[in-house]
Amino acid sequence: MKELAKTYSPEKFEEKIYQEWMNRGCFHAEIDHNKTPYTIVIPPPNITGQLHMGHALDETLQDILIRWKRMCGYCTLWLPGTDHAAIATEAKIVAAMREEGLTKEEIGREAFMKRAWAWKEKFGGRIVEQLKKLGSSCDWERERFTMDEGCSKAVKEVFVKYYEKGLIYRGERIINWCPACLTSLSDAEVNYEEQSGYFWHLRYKFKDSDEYLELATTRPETLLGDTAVAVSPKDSRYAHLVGKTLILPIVHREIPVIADDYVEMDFGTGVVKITPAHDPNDFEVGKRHNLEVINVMTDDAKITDDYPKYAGMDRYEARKAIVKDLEKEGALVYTEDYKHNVGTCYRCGTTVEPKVSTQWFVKMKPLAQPAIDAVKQKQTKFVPERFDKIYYHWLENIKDWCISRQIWWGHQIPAFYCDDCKEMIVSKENAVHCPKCGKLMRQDPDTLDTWFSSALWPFSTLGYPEETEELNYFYPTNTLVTGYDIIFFWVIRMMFSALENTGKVPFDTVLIHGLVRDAEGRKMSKSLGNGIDPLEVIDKYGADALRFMLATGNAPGNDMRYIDDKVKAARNFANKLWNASRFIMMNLPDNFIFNGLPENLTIEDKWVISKFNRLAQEVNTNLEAFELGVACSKLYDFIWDVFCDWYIELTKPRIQAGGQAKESAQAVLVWTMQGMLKLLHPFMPFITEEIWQVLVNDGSMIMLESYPVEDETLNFTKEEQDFEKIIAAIKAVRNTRTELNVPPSVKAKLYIETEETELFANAGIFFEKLASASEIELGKSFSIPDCAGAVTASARIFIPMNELVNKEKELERLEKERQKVQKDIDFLSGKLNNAGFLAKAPEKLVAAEKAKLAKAQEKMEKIIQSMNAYR
RNA sequence: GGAAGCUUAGCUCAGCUGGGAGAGCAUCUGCCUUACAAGCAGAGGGUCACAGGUUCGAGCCCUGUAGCUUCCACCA
Repeated sequence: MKELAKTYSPEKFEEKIYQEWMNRGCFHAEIDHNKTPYTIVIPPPNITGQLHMGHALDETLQDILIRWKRMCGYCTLWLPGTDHAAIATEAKIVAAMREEGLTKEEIGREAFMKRAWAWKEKFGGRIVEQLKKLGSSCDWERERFTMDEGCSKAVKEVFVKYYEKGLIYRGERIINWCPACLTSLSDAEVNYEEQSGYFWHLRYKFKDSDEYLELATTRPETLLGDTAVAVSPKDSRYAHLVGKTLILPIVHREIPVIADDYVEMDFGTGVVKITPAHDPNDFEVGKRHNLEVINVMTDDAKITDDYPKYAGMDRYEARKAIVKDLEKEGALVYTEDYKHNVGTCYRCGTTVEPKVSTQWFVKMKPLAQPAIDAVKQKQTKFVPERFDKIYYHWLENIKDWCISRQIWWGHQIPAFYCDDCKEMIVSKENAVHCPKCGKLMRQDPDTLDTWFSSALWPFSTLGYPEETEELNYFYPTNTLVTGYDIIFFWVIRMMFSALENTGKVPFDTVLIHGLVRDAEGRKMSKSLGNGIDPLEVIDKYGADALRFMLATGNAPGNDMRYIDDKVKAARNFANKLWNASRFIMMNLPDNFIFNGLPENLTIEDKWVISKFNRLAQEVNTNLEAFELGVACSKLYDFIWDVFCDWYIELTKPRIQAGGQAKESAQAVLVWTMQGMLKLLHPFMPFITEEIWQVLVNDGSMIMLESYPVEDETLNFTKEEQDFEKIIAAIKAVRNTRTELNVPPSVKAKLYIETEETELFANAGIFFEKLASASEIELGKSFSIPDCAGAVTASARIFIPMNELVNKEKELERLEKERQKVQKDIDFLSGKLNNAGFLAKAPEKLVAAEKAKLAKAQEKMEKIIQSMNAYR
């Protein structure tokens, strides 16, 4: 017989178990039309490919769900892989760096990728085989991605389709521009942060008089591109000035005063300078009033050559110079300190510059509505539900989505230009000849926003646009697990893309989790250096411990803190399970064969079986409702408290006795252990698999076993309740002994006064083993002087220990207990004397309260008896 | 400006549709009891942020207040 190691050392078997799963094809999902498909969508990592605790959380929750569903007999698919564009990023960067002549170590990033994958393997696995089977173009062995296959095909298909339907257009718009990355950014890629700056109050003179208009700006350098000054049409102060001409300071260009609703008359002086080329709002105003768009900055945010005095200065230098010149001209009234929000690039943190340029856009209005409707109709639901508010709010206020990026990694936009005749076409082909002049066309050098391809993930990975068997069977998928921080980036875009392309929602449930923060509650970030590497945690405590910690003790959608002690507690739990298994196995004979539950179950057997049965029922219910944390803590409590602290101890007498008694105890131990392992397997896959294989030892794998469900024939309510009385009595005795400072080595005879003599008679051995009794004597009435007492509702127990018992103290102790019980009685009888309660509370509850009261009264009687005995 | 979340034991957090306040860690007291000291048996510790309301009954539902956090938008 195989044996478990004496100590729990996850590093010794987690890798091995994972390899075994892989070798035996456990992750492999053959389409089985007799089964219900269950599909989970895996999020792509962020563009930097950085591995962090958030990924660990994602994967843990996904893996728990998919293992559970698999054990419930579903045909499961963990939708493979990592975002193609992101992978392409890494691959291309590595390739480029190689060309630069860097060594492997210098690249680092490649090492990182390897490491990331190693972690994934260790952590619990993706469906690598599945990837290949589905014809995915990710080849993990080479860690390279071929842009012309797989996802790229779907991307081109969708792009062309959108273009032909008018959902994609190319146009001149004002977009967010990062002067450092030299690329456009979508609105979601801009972070706003508060910066302190200045509010410069300026005066613009009228052309025909010495009068002037006063206005304020935070960006005086954009004044070079001003083409108007605007006031509110409702503003009587300025009504007579609308249409007049101003002279722009420094530049001395003539600009008109216009009226536009955009201006709020109560803010500042109610006058706004309009710079259509450098402010999104001004751009809109400019469009309404046919204003000229004058761009004053280059792509890297320097002043253009059109303004020789400032040409080549960057925006901040130019700002200083211009303020100085304004002052000289007398156009600067005064300067004020000002705090305002500035948009920054989410990638590099550089202040974003609004810029007018030609970009590709997705027209969002027609796409947004079906996505809103789908959630309103509950075709897709958020868990927790409140996150649908974020979803609606975003979609209802959506602007067109800028999808072109001026970066060289990612999917190149399938648009082609003819340099000769200026023809432009959109095509799925790679090389295109101009339909007009026949010349080879030049492909748009821009690439697509990585989220454009990610948005197609749930179906492009299944072979879309081909109508593959996989697509038909696994799509729509079931569950997406992700953090609330990427609802905008990804969830929403998958929703509208799926509805547009397939007519179906991409998944029926979105399970949203919170962020993992550091012990102080701060976001884990590179700049703070407070990130915790999941790999290091796994090395220290094991993957199971980390998984259990991530799944337990927090509610869906709430942030959690990473605290080392929590992982330690999870590791201790694993250790407990390990040792309990060792206890069971070390007592089993070499030739032990488990043949199900024995027929001659004892009361404590029925007690534990009945409790286990309820546990199975509850865990399933919790998992159905995505209450993973609740399921976790129930498993923890059962395994540690019910099974280890009580049931194992209860079986020891039988195991020592040997023979038939031993055999039946062993059978129940093994049965319960197997059930617990199965229930726990989704949460702690490695340890449960390791123990299973040693315990069952028939070549089976727990991963492929079926999940326990409630079995009504195993509900032993009567025995369960009866045995609780024994437990209560044992606890009461222990309690009394501890209060009297009696060490466990001092045994004492117990006189148990009870009506239920048979029940207690059979439990005598438990009092000896678990309550330090030397022997017990049962009776319906005892009168023993100088005794310590322990009282429960069903029994009065005398512990004669003359030398240790102090009458006064014992009376004091009993008095304390009497008061406690009296409080109970008061509370319960108060409730039961309340007419309103009797009339309106559910019958079941009233009956339960009555039973509690009766029990309390019985106990009270016994306490009084004991107290009288001392007086 | 709009929205969401949080406030429960010393710390970190659970508490499912309202029915006598829970866990882990920490603290204190005993125990090396033949699976486990990464353990066992006990104990102490809470006006569930505050103020109202609904209800027979509120940590939970409603209204308001305060503090903290986050997201969205952004007025030059």
